[in-house]
Amino acid sequence: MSSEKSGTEMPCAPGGKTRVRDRIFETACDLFYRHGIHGVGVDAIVAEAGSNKMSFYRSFESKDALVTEYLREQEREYWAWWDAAVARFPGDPRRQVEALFEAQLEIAKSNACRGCALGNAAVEISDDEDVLSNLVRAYKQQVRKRLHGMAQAMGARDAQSLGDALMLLLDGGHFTRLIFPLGSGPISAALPAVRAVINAYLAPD
Amino acid sequence: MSSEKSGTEMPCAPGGKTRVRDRIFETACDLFYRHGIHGVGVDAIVAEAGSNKMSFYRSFESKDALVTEYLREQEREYWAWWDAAVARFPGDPRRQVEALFEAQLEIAKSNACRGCALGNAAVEISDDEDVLSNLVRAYKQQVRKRLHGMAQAMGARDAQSLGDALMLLLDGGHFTRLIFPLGSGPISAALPAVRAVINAYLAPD
DNA sequence: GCGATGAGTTGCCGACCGGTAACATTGCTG
DNA sequence: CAGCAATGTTACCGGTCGGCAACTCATCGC
Repeated sequence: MSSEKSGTEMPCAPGGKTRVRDRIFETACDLFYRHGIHGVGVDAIVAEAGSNKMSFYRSFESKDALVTEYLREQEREYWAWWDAAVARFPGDPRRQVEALFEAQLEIAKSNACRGCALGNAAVEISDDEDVLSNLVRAYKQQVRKRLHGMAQAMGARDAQSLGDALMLLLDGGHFTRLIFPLGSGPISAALPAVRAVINAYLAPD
Repeated sequence: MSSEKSGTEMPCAPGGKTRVRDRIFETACDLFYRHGIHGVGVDAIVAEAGSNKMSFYRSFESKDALVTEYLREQEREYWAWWDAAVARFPGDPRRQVEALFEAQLEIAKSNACRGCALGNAAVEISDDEDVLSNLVRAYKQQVRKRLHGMAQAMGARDAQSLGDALMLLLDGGHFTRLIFPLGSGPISAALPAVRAVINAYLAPD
C-alpha cells in the first residue's frame, strides 16, 4: 500500500471488456436501489453478478466502500439527468423547472422506478454514519440550491420559498412513487402544482 | 392456537402497571422509527428495554409480528393526530388543510422527528412482503382519499389533482425532514405553497 | 405457606453477516 | 510454450441474526 491505490488503472485497458468489478458494481447498484442498502448482503450481490466473494473483496475495500461508491454514482447520474433536462431550455428558468418535472414523471412511468436513491438511503442510514449521511446531505443541499437559483432567475418575489416549495413537490413525487405504481400516483399532479406555485410567486405582489 | 390469540386480555388487568410487553413495544417503536426496521435487531430492542429475548418471545410471535404491530400503531397515532388537527375547523376544509400543514411543521421542529414512519417503512420493505407493503399502501391511499375529499369539499375545479398536489407537498415535507434538521429545511415553505395551489384550483376559470 | 403466573438468566441453535486465507483455474501475452 | 495476472473455488473466521429450551426467581392471591 504505497504508490498504487487499487490497481484500477491497467496498462492494457482494452476496449469494451466487461470487467468483473464493473459487473459486480452494476449488480450492486441495481440491488441496492430495489431492495435497500441494508436489505442486500455481499453474498447476494456476488451471486446475482455470477461471481464470488473473493473477487468482490479484490475490487472493493469493504461493503461500506461499495455503498459509498453506489451513492456517488447515483448522484453523478442524477445530475447528468438534471443537466440534460435543463439544457433544453437555456435562459428560460421557468421552462427548465417544468422540464425537470416532466422528466421526473417520465421516469416514474418505468416499472423499475423506486423514487430517489439518495433520498431512500437517508431513511436507512443513521446520523452517526458520517460519510454516507454527509454525502446525502450535500446532495439534498445542492438540489435546494439549484432550485433556489432557478427561482431567483425567474425573478420570484421570494426565491428561497419558491425553491423550497418546488423541492417539496419534487421529493413528494419521489416519496409517493414508492407506493403508487407507474403513473397512477399523485405524481401526475406535480406539473400543474408547479405551475400554480410559480405563478403565485411571480404574480405582481 | 384455537380460541385465544395472544393472551393479551388478562383476567386481572390492573391499573397503571407497566407491563413488560408494553415496555418492549414502546422501545421497539422508538428504535424502529429512529434507526429503521432493518437497522434494529431483537437483541437491541430487549437490551434497550431492560429486558431479555425470552420475555420478548413470550409477548410477540416473531419480529415480523412486532413490525406489523409497530406499523399499525403508527397508523393509529397518525390518524389521531390528523383528526385532532382537522377537528379544530369543522366545516372549513380549506382551513383544515392549512391546519394539517401547520401541525406538520410543528412536529418537524422536534429533534426526534424523522418524517413519516409508514412512508419510511416503504423504503425498507420490498414488494414481496405482502402484509407490510399492503399496510403501507392502504395508509397512503387513505391519505390520498382524505385529501381528495377535502379538495372536493372546497369546491375545487379538479379535486383529484388538488388532493394529489397537497399530498406531494405533505410527503415532500416528510421526506426532506430526514435530512434538514429542525425548521431549517424546505418544509417551512409548505404552507404558502399549499395556499398557492389551493388558490389556483379555486380560482374562477 | 401454597401454587399460579410473570419475568429474568443462561445457554444454545442454525443461518447469515462481512471478511479472509490458500489454492485451483482460466486466459491473455510475450 | 512459459509466465503472469485476473478470476473462480473451497473452507473458514468471529460476530450477529431471529428464535427457542430449561431453569430460576419474584410476586401475589388464596
